[in-house]
Amino acid sequence: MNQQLEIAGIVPQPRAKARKAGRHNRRALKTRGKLLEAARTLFTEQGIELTSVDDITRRADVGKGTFYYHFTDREEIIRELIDWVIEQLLAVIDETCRESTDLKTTLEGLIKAHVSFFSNRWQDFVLFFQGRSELTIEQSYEGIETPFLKYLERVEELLERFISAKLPPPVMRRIACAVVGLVSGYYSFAAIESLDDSVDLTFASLREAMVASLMRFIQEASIQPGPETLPAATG
Amino acid sequence: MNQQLEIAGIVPQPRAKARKAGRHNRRALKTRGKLLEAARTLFTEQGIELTSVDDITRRADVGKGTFYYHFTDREEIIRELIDWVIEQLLAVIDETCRESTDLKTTLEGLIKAHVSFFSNRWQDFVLFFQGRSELTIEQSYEGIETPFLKYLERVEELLERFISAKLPPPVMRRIACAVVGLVSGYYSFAAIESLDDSVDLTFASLREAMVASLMRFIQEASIQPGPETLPAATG
DNA sequence: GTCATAACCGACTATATGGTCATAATAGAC
DNA sequence: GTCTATTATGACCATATAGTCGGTTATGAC
Repeated sequence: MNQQLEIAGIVPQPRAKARKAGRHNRRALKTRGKLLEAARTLFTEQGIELTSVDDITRRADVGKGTFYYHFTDREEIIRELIDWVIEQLLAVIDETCRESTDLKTTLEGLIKAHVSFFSNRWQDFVLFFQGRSELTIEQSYEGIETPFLKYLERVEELLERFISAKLPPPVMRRIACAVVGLVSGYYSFAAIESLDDSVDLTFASLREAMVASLMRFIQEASIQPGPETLPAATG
Repeated sequence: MNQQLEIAGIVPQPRAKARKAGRHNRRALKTRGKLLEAARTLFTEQGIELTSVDDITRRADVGKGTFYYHFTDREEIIRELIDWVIEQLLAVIDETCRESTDLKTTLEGLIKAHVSFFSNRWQDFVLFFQGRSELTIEQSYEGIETPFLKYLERVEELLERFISAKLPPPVMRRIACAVVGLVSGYYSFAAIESLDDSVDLTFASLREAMVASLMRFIQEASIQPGPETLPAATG
């Protein structure tokens, strides 16, 4: 509904043209917001790849030229939306983890934040998940990994506050991957069946168990110098 | 390399035309295999959506008409490859879990199977993951969810053997989602950094913890009549 | 060798796409 | 009102795409 303005406002500065003062500006921002909102909806409905610029402008009810006035090309609006979603997710995470005082509450906060974000914003989860899927293919959009790396780094920072041992970067990265991978992995599968609002209820029960395992995982990693050099039994 | 024949052979019967005897057949199977192999590689390189039929025939070095001789349309080869990947994964799972005698070893076997499959077959993981990503969007390919549902059901069957209480289907489904979501979720994130072969080493350490949490999760679910009716605290 | 047919081919069509550009509408300064 | 910069437009272009079809080649039966 009035999400257009919200999106237009929150989205980072358009990188194409530096923001001029604030004269006609209002009108432009509104149109820009219409485009972003249309794209967000269409990406959820048909997928990013199958959504054309024509689709977006038709849905936003603006001329095609208008799209290219606001965005340099199709990739830009994709990058911008994914940046935006991750920014939103990070905001929820920061909010939730602000008052954590130890590792356990931080982990709980992280999981709660993800669950709350994903279950309240289906469209954004789809966008998040599709963006992540792009990362698995070799030729994805340039720079699309940036927001995801930022996201992982932020999670690492939050955890690091309460991990006494200075773990090597790859180990920290793996811990972060585990935290965020587990939550979104579960969600993506739960989504096959439309387990909509009951998902987070069920997840509450799994949460404790997951926190416990992650704690243990982190503790083990903290003791050893770093598991990647050990020929641990895998099969 | 000689994967063409393997793919061609393993892939289920072409649904377009019932398999004729076996006369010229050999030649046809080889060509079909070339097409499947080309598609599999291209899907990994550029993504499913961005791969055109021309791309596939060019890579397979066959005429375009040949593609439409073997497949009714573009969707068919996509569906067939995803079916095939999941069939492969299920085979590994069955193999690994065959001798399990209790819930714990079954869970361990499941996780081991996934880790072994994903880390040895990157291309197939990408295909698997992209297919799953399709499921989150509203208008995905018709019937693409079928193999994934089969996959979830198979996991449920494996677990059910060692769960005494008869859990309601939605609960079983969630347990299965947890098992497979957690593994592939971790993997997909680990993939952002190319943590290639060291991934499974690290995962060995996480595995135990995950098995423990899943065990606990299942046990909790087995006691209660079913969590979906309980207004459990979520925030 | 002949013949039937399975398998293959690539030019072709209709359509859709990303992106451009000359033009037009709008809004505020004066 | 006029004037100017900002914003919006949609016809247009070059290219790419999914899918078709009449014709060609390879294969094995005889």
